[in-house]
Amino acid sequence: MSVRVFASSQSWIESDAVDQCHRVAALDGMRHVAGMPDLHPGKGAPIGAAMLSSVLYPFLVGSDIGCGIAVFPIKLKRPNLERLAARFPDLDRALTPDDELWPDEIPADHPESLGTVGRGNHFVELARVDEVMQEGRVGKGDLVLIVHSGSRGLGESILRAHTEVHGAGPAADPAAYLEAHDQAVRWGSLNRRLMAERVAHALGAATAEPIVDECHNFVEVRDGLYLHRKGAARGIGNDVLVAGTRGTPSYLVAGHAGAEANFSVAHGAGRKMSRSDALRRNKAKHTVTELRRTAVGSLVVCGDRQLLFEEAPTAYKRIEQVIGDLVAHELATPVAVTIPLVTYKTRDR
DNA sequence: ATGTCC
Repeated sequence: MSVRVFASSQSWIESDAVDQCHRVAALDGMRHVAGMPDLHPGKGAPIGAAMLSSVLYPFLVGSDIGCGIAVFPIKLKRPNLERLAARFPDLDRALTPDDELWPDEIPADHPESLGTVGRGNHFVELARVDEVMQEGRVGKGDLVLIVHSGSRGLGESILRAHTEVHGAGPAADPAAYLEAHDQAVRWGSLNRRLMAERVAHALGAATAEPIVDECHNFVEVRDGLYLHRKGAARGIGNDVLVAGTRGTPSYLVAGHAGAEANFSVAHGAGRKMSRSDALRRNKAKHTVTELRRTAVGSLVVCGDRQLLFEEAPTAYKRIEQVIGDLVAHELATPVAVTIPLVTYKTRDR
C-alpha cells in the first residue's frame, strides 16, 4: 500500500531504509507506511517509521517494546560537571528489593534489570534548557534529566516467544501479544522513572514527575487497526523529546501530525552510519578524550570505548535537519532546545 | 535492541 517519507531532498535517507518501507507496505493487511525524517535501516523493519495495518506484526515493533524518552525537571544548586559526572550512580547495576527505591508493584513480574539503562543508543542525560520557543513547559536555564531506555530483557523475551513459533508472521493471538506488550510498555516507563529517581538521589536533588514520557517502539490500536511505531513517537497534541546525540542539542517539540504521517513524529536524530561503519570511521577520526568531552562542553560517562565510537555525534544525522523537516511538513513545532551537560552511557569498561 | 552469535 502507500508509503510516504517526511524528509526533504537535503535530508540523508538511505535507500535501504526506503526499500524496507516498501517491503513493509507490501505485507498482508498493510494500509499506510509513514517514514519520519530520522528514518534509517533496521533489522528487517525500518527505524523511524509508523506502520498502520489490519494485521498485527510483532517484528515491526522489534525487541525493545516500550522503549521511549522521558524528561524530568531537576534542580541543582551549582552544577559542576566533573563533580556531577563522578556522582552519577551505577545504572548498569540493577536495583534490589532492599533498595529504598524498589517499587511496590512491578509490571509483568519482571524484577530483573530494573533501574538499569542498557546499551546501544540508551542514555541518561543531565541537560540545560538553552532556548525556549513556546512558553509553559520549561524555562530558559532550567535543568532536566532526559532518560532514553526501554524494557531491557522483557520486550526481547516477548518478541522471541512470538518469533520462535511464527517468525516475521502476524501475531496468532493479537490480544495475548498486546497484553504482554502493554506490560513491557509499563515496565519501560517505570524503569525510566526509577532511573531519574536514582540519579536525582545521587545528585542530592528532589525528583519530579516527568513533563514528557513518550514511547517510540509500540503498537497502538486505532480505529480497529494496528498502528506499529518503530522509532516513532505519538504526535497528536502531545510534546515529544526528539533526542540529538551525545554532543549536540535535543529538541522538545509539540506534535500535531495527521493521518498521512500516521499521527507520528520523529524520535531522534537517526543513525547515519551503521555501528560497524561508525566504529571504523570514528576510531580514525576521534580520540576517546574528545568524545568524552564534547564540542558543546558536555561530559560523556562511558567506560566502553567501542560504544563511544559507535555513538559519536558524527554517526548520526543533523538534529536541526530532522527538526526542520518536521516543521516543513507541519508534523511538529519546536518548544525548547536542550544542551547536554553530563550524559551517562555505561560505567563498564 | 539483548544476562550479547562464536
